[in-house]
Amino acid sequence: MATDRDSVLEAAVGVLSRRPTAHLDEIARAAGISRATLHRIFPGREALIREVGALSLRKFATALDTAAIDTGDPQAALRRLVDAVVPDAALCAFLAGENQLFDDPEINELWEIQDERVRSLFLRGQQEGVFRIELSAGWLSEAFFDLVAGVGWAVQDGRLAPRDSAYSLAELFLGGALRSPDRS
Amino acid sequence: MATDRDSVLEAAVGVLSRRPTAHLDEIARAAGISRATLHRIFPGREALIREVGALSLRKFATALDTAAIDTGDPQAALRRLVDAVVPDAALCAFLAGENQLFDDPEINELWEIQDERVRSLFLRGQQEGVFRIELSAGWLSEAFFDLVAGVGWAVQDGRLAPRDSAYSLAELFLGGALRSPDRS
DNA sequence: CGCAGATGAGACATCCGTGTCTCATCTGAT
DNA sequence: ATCAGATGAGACACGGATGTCTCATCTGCG
Repeated sequence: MATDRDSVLEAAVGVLSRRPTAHLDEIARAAGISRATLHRIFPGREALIREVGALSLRKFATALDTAAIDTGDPQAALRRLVDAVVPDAALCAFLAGENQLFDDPEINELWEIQDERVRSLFLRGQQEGVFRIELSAGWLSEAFFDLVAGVGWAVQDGRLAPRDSAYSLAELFLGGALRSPDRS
Repeated sequence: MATDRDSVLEAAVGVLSRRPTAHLDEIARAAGISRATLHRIFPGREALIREVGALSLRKFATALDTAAIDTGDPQAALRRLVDAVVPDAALCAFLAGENQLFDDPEINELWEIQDERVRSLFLRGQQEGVFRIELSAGWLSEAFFDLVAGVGWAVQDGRLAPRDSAYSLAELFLGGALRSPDRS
């Protein structure tokens, strides 16, 4: 069943986002199944990793959809995106830590599409005068993703309360660390 | 000679920050030496990783020293820290990606010390009314480190020009992505 | 109850990275 | 030129993770 596959994948994300080199034993145990069954579902480690990456990107794409980032005020759109993506921040943490995924052309293409969508949000925001133009849209996009991944790690390790994560992420990214808007 | 060790370690950082699971062959080739010589310098992979971690933390500590983060205006101090740490951003990228280092108590302690120093800078900045108090000093510290690591990756992969890196990092972190200081 | 399918536990072979070794070659100093 | 030290290339064994297999057990259904 597809449900089984997805639940296993989600358990795998929990382990792999923290330790990309975790053994299959560990992943199987985290998913509540045996290594044999894990092998019955996924042909091998490589296939499992690829599926986890695909799931992560699909969820990220869904978050972009539900946030409707092409609509309305860019700032509000980004806040919606934060709310939509924070619950799956661990997936982004996994994507950030699993650089070997970028060898797969299919995954790479999926990733490129989503990245382009985020970049276009920042570009639109810059054109509408909402986001700063001194920082390139590419850098804004990358930095945003870095912070999402950071939130994923911090929440997983208990350094950041899930309740605060969306607020902390949005406020820091949008407003910065400075209290007064003094940009000398 | 210590010079040899350090040059090998720096080459190792270049490879390991991008791919933490890189083979020793690859690291040796990046350092311009053979795997045999690599083994003559470092007893094994674990020792090499530990030394790279120690070097990274030493350099990070040096950056904190030269930036004199305990002195003067917190904002200026953070800008000095950015300038001091950006040249070694790849080291932070390595530290961020190498979670297994945290098993070593000595490395862990070194890391804790540096993290505490950064956190105290933010705490001081908050007390002096420079940094926002809605965001915890711990989160500011973690997010700052995430962005430094992100800069390291982006520069290594050519997505961010080294010339722009310090500016992009400081401006985004301090001022945020919003053009107008509208914090609704 | 009896059966079919799925699962878990374990054994086993295989692959790959690592650690260690030897030996030929190169370099630099005397 | 000669020798000592260092280096590179390669071979080899070891260990651990992976991939595959078998078999006992469990579950759900007729």
